[in-house]
Amino acid sequence: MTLADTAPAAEPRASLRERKKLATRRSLRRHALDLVAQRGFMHVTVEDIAEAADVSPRTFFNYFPSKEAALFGADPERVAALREGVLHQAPGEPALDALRQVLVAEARKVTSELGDLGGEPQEMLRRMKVVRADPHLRAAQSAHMANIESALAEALAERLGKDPARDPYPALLASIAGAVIRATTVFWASTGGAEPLDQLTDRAFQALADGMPEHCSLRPVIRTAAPGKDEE
Amino acid sequence: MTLADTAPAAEPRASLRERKKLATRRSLRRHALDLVAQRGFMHVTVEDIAEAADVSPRTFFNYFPSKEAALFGADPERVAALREGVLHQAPGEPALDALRQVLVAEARKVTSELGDLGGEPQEMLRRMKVVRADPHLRAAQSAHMANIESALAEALAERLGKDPARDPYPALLASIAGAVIRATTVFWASTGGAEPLDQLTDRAFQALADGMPEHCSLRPVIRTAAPGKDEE
DNA sequence: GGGTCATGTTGCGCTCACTGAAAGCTGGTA
DNA sequence: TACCAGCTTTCAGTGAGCGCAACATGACCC
Repeated sequence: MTLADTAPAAEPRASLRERKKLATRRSLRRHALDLVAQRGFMHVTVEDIAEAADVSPRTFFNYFPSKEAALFGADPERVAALREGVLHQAPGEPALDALRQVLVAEARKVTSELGDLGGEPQEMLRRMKVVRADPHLRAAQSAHMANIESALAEALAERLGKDPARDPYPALLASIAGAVIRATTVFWASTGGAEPLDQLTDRAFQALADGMPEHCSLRPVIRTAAPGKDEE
Repeated sequence: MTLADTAPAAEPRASLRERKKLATRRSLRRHALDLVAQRGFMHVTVEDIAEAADVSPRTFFNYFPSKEAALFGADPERVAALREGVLHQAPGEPALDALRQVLVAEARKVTSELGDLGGEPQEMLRRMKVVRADPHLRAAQSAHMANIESALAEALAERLGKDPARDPYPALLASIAGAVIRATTVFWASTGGAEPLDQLTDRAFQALADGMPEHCSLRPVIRTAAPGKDEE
C-alpha cells in the first residue's frame, strides 16, 4: 500500500506522520468493510480488522471509538460543515429549504466517484448495502445519526432563534431530516445506486414539503430550477 | 413486594408463574430506572440492577437482551398492536392519517396514569428524562426505534400495496414517524410532562401534514372533538 | 400428600468490546 | 546527532452478553 495516492493533493502535502495516520484510518475502514461484507458484522472481531490492517487491536480504538464507527463514522469536520451550512445556507429562506439544499449537496459529495474520505469509488454504496443487510447495523446507524441530529437541532434552533426548551420544532425537524437521510440512503443501496442519492434526497424533501401525500412523486420527476432531472 | 397488585385484573388472574415473571420483569425495570436516574447509565452495571432486584445477573439477560432494553424495551406485543393498527385503522383514509391516529392513541396509553406495562404512574416521564439526559441513551433509543420503524414500514407497505424494493415511501414514512415519536417524547420530558404527549404527537403530525412550515402550531391549539382541522 | 414434567433460575466459563497506563518506536526539529 | 512529541504496542482489567449444565419451583395428575 502506498501512502501518497488517491488524494489530488490540493494541499501542500501533509507531513509524513499525517499521511501515515490517514492511510491507517483508511486501511482500517477498508478492511472493516471488506470483512463485514464477507462474513457479516457479527462474525468479524476488532482483532480481525486490526490484523487485516496490520495494526494492534488497541490501535483500532485509537482511531475509532467502536467497531461500528469504522463502518459509518462521520468525521467531526463533516458534521461541523453541516452545522455551518444549516446556519448560513440560503439566508432568508425557510430552514426546511436550507436543510434540503445542504443535505442534497452532502448526498452528492458522499456518493461522488471519489467516495467520502477519499476512499474508493462505490465505497459508500458497499457500506450501505452492508448496513441494509444487518438489522443490528441499521440500529447502529440510527444511533449514530442521533448524534448528528443533535447537532442539526442545535443549528436549526440557532438559525430560527427558537429556544429548544420551549419549541420542539428544531429538534423535530432535525429528527425528521435524519429519518429522511436514513431512509433514502437505505433505499438507494437497495436499488444498487441506480438513482443518484442526491436526487432521492431531493424528492424525499419535496414529499416532506408537500405534507407526505401518499401518491407523491418519489419517483423521478421533471423539475425546473436545480438538478437537471430525468424522467423515468 | 406483593405480586398481585397494580393490575385491575380484568383477566382470570394469570398463573402464579406468570405473575412472578411479570413481577420480576417490573422489578428489574424499576430498579434499572431508579439506579440509572441516580447514577447515570454508565455508572450502573447489570450486576447492580440484578442485585437490586434480587436476582442473578444471568437472570437479567433472561428478561432483557441488553442493559438498555430494561429501560425502553417495547414488548413485542405492543409492536404487533401498532402493526395491526397501521394495517386496519381508518380504512380508506390516507396512511398518514391512520398512522397519526394510531400513534396518538399509543402516546395516550403510554402516558396514562397506570404507565406502560402496568408500572407506576409517571414512570414513562422518569424514563424519558433519564434518556434525555444521556447522549448514549438517546442514541440507544434511536437504535431501538429503528426496529419498530422496520415493522411500521412493513405494515405501511402492505397497507399501501407498495413494494418496498421499488418505492421508498413506506420506509420513509416509517422513519419519519419514528423521528416524530422520538422528538416529541424527548420534548415532552423536557417540559416535565406539562403538555400531554398525545397532544404533542398530534400537533407534530399536523405540522408534518402541513409540510413542516416554520411557524406551525406546535404550541397548544384549540381543537374540536375529532381531528376536525384547524387553521394555523 | 407425592411424583413427574415443564419451566424458570443460577453458577460457570467463555468471548469480545473497550479502556487506562506504561513502555517502546518513529517522525519532526534544532 | 540528540531530543522531544506523538503514535503504537503490550498488558491488565472491567463489563456486556451468551451457551450450557445443574438446580429449584410451579403446574398437573393421581
